[in-house]
Amino acid sequence: MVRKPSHGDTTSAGNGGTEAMKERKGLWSPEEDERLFIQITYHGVSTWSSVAQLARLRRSGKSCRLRWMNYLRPDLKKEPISKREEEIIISLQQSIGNRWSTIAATMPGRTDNEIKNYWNSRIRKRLNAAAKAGRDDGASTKPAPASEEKLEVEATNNADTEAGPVPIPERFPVFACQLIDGGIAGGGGSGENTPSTTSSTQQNSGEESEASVGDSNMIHFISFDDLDYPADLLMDLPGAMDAWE
DNA sequence: AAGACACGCAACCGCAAACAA
DNA sequence: ATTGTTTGCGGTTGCGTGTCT
Repeated sequence: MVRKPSHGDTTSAGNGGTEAMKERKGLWSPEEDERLFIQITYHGVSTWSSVAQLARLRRSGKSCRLRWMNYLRPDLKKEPISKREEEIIISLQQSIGNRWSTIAATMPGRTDNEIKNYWNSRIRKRLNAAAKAGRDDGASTKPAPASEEKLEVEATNNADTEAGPVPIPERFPVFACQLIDGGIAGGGGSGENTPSTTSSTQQNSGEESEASVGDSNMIHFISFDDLDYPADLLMDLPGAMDAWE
């Protein structure tokens, strides 16, 4: 479901010319994720463009911000949007419109992008179909109110709500999965550090990340969101909390 | 088995607001 | 007050994957 990294440029392997200084676009490689994650985790964010520079990423600050906000932030929820959350989205969208960031702010762990995608790909379609059906019945042309929609939502979305116990969530940085999966702690991801448990996350095509976070604290930090690590564990990691300002 | 189509998601783009110099 | 920079937001696109025919 997730695209393989096309790694928009052909310069990544360090052919040090001016091309190498060009800004990268396209999907993020695990190595870039790692750099960004470590940079923000240990040093926080002054400005996003400085983050990009300090992490030696050939990305715009804007791109770094987006990647962090939508994917790398450890406080993101990894499970699918629940029925309850969907009801909230529908109800808020009807009352305030497409203000996705506002809607996201009411739903901890969800991003505006995620909600927007969810709306565009699923809910809107269903509402339109419902509205059309309503018109065909000679009913009002307005979209069905949230309360009515709930019934349909319930009927169509039950499968989404029961996310089984997934050891490593689908949406989780590959390098983090590698660490958790026994990669770094046992001497780094050398050899075949199979990202098998991350099947649908970004597979790096050949340029395997080194996962060279030489600090086992990182393992705890990266995984705290899913494994219910106590928050005070983070306090043991100097500078770790700077990122959350 | 193969091609067409639909779906879901990551990321880009353009714009506007906020802020700094 | 003006100009330049950064950040945040919403709309949109591109593309990998799953499903259907």
